[in-house]
Amino acid sequence: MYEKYVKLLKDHAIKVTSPRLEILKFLDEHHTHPNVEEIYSSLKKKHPSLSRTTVYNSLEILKKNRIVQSITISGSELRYDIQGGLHHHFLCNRCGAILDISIACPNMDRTVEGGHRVDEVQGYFKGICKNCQKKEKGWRTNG
Amino acid sequence: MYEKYVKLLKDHAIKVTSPRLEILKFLDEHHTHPNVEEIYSSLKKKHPSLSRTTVYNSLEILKKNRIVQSITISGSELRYDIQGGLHHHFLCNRCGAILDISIACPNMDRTVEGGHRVDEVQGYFKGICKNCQKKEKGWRTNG
DNA sequence: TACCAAATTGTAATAATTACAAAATAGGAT
DNA sequence: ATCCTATTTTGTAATTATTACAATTTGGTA
Ligand SMILES: [Mn+2]
Ligand SMILES: [Mn+2]
Ligand SMILES: [Zn+2]
Ligand SMILES: [Zn+2]
Repeated sequence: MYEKYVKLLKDHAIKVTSPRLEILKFLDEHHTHPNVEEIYSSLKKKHPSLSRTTVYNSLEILKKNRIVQSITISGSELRYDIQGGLHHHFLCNRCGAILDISIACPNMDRTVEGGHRVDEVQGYFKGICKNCQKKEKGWRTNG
Repeated sequence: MYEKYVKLLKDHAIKVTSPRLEILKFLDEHHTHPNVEEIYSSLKKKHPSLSRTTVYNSLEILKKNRIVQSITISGSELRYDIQGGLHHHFLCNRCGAILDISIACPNMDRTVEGGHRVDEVQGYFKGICKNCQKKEKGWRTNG
């Protein structure tokens, strides 16, 4: 059940703890780019002793080890992503969803730019998602 | 002195007020992508009656009118930019500077992506800036 | 010049994150 | 298997950015 997450932590020489395993599993099973509160309140149900601070701490160490990445697209809170390769993100200003955008981008894997050493690249799009546009138009397809 | 900012506001049918003019001037003269606190504390010196809330409100209406844009690169606070064309940004994790990056990007002026309507595109790079790398190496040029 | 919708101001409330110290525990040594 | 200790977890308090709100002021217009 948790073997792959145990391995992931061991491979990075990070201590294997329940909160870390649970957080990894949650992110692996919810590709919705959740915020800390969403992760915390969801895990809290099955693990009542979990502390919010632990979620912050755990995500921080996972981030340092590049197992997860944080997304600053919303501007008010960090969103987390268990990363599967470089990709861009879209934030819907109507429903709040954050969606993965997989498009070619020559700057995505850049390691140096203008003489600066680049460790991280983030590409953000914001607007109204396909789904919200449909709703807006009342689902009409003709007329 | 303030004519161009007056015109800018009038062109957008926004009321011309002192705080708005001062904020525009400040952003025009400081391309450092300041946060609200920096704008507020700087303007407060010459305009003691200025309220922090007014800075928030003013930036909000300027943003709605696309006169300024907010940058979410830091993750902890919004940074503001009086925009001169689309460009990317670089955040130095050492000195905190946010620098303009002008590189070609096929996605920068995208208006639709994956069926989603795109209103805004942000490209962020994070790492260590050229300057901080020099300092790190102790300015040595030989040996 | 008088009016009023909109803007400004100050303060209080909220939300996200960080600081910190005490208790618990993972993993290596015995 | 037990012990040891550095690391982690936990709970609470503090901090920081932002928003809510009501009273006051003011820009633009008649
Ligand atoms: Mn993603
Ligand atoms: Mn800029
Ligand atoms: Zn949507
Ligand atoms: Zn720097």
